[in-house]
This record gives sequence, C-alpha cells and structure tokens, in this order.
Amino acid sequence: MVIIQNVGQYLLDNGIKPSIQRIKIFDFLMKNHEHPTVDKIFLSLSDEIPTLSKTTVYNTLKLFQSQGIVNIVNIEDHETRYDCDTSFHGHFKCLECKNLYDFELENTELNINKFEGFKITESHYYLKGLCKSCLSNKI
Amino acid sequence: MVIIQNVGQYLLDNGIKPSIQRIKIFDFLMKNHEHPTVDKIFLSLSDEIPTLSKTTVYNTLKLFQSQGIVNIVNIEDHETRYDCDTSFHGHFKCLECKNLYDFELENTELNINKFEGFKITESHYYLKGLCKSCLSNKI
DNA sequence: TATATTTTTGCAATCATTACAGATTTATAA
DNA sequence: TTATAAATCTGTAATGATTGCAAAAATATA
Ligand SMILES: [Mn+2]
Ligand SMILES: [Mn+2]
Ligand SMILES: [Zn+2]
Ligand SMILES: [Zn+2]
Repeated sequence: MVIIQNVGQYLLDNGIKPSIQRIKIFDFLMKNHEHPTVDKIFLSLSDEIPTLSKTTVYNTLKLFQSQGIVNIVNIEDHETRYDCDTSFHGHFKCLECKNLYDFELENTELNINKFEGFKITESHYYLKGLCKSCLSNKI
Repeated sequence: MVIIQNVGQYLLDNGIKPSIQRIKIFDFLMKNHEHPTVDKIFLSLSDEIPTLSKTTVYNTLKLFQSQGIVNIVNIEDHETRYDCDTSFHGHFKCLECKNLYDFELENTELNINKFEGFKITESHYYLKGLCKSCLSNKI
C-alpha cells in the first residue's frame, strides 16, 4: 500500500481539484481502514463539516473511483464499502463480528491461464467466515 | 457442476417443498446459465405463470440460498444475480458485452495460508475486463 | 470588481428489496 | 368427504440506498 503524505497533492496528482470536502473524505478513508460505507463517512465527517451533504459524499466517491484512487468493496450485496488502498489485495469478512480484514495476495498467485485472449482489468477476491478471535470465543 | 434430472426431487432432498413456482424458478436457473437477475426471472416466467408475484421470486431465491442450493453473484454493486451452480468456480464479466462467464478454479489454487485459525465458509472470485470476441471486434 | 466556472447542497425521484396482511393452496384430521 | 390448520403465494405499501437536478456557494478568470 502506498503511503500518502499530502492528500491535497495526491488529489492534484490524480487530476482532482482538492476542495475541503474532497480532502476530508479522502483523509477519512486513509485513517479508517475498515472500508467505511457512505453513511459512515457522512456521519463521521458531519461534526467537522456541519454543512456536508450526503450527495457530496456520493459525488466525491464517484469522482475518486473514476480517477482510480478509490475502489468499491462489494463483499456484501446490501452494503457498498470504499477502499483507498488500490494495491492488489483481497478481503475477508467475519460473519460474527462483521469486521473486514485486508489480506495480501500475490498477483501471480491468481493468474488464471484460462483467459487466453481476454483482457482482465479488475479482479476482486472475497472471503467470508469466522475470524480467529470469534472462533476462540465460541469454545 | 452437478447435473439435476428431477428438480422436484432435488428440492425435496434439500428440504424444500416443491411448489409449482419453486420448481419453475429453479428450472429457469438451470436452463439459463447467464446468472439472471430477479427481474429477468420474473419477466421470463410471467408468461408461463401469469399470476406470479415478484415477491415470490424474492422469497423463493432467499429460501434457495438458505438451503444452499443457490448462490448470489455480486460482481456488480447494482445488480444481484443468482447461480444454481454451487460448485466452486469464479466469474468473469465483460464490460463491453456485459456477458458473465463462469470459469473453473482449483479450490487449492486459492487456499490462502494467511488465515491460520480462521474458518472460511465462502469465497468469491470476480474478474472484469474484455472478452475475446469483444477484443477482436475492437481491432 | 464583475463574470464565468466549478463545486456543493438539499430535496425530489427512482429503483431494488422487504414487510405485511389477506387470498389461495396444500396438508391433516374428523 | 369435509372441516380446520398450516404453508405458500400475492399485491401493495414501506423502506432505504442512490441518483437527478436546480439553486446556492465558492473559486477562478478577466
Ligand atoms: Mn482493502
Ligand atoms: Mn456461475
Ligand atoms: Zn470475528
Ligand atoms: Zn464481451
């Protein structure tokens, strides 16, 4: 994962004009690696930016996606989560504590040779189950 | 993938009473491997069962899921698709023609050793890009 | 400073899904 | 068979996430 020192510059480098809202939203994603939902982001930033509109959160995340600095994590069909870590990695969700874990994944590990002549632009790998601590609590 | 001769019996074997609606919905999934949406299933069966309710389609698919004979394919966040092939396999979606392709995947191929002490109950592997024929059409 | 452009906001509209209650069908027992 | 109970199905209303849109606010340009 890339470490970003200056969010404003990072946005500029990716063709995004760094408004207050955009900076705070990206900053929130960086500091909250639990892959928050729109609602989580909106509610969390409402203190800091009392005038913030949920539409702005939606618009901003869409902009971030289109510029490739944010990805959707779609591990559950009823909740859309966002991830500013665009490096190749997988996601595990514990069905008990609902926590979402990142995990590393060798790109080559999944290089499917069944797709001769196909062009693969996106890949998502999702696992679900019970995490270590939830499992030990069950004993 | 398991080949099912008798849908009614298959439902019974999986603890589901085989009503007309349930049989036709499962049958539709078997015969239409493009992983249809609720809308597609509902519209397609409306001729055969003019009284069919969309609620029934939702309820039935939920029942099938709970009995483990149908899985959700959540490759796009705005469309929920259903799959009666519960064997382990991955999905590829062509962003041009929108077709959804199954692909085989060795279970062991993806057995992540990073999850010592975790219990994995579900895994989904989604790829997106351009399929062979769409790529060749672009030339 | 005046004007144009971009961004944000708030609310209405849309769309998929769920809740619910009544109708219909199927199972059970007299 | 007939009456009663249980299960299933249906139609509509409610919910909730997302999008559309037009006005307001902020920022850039002349
Ligand atoms: Mn992640
Ligand atoms: Mn499939
Ligand atoms: Zn857990
Ligand atoms: Zn294609």
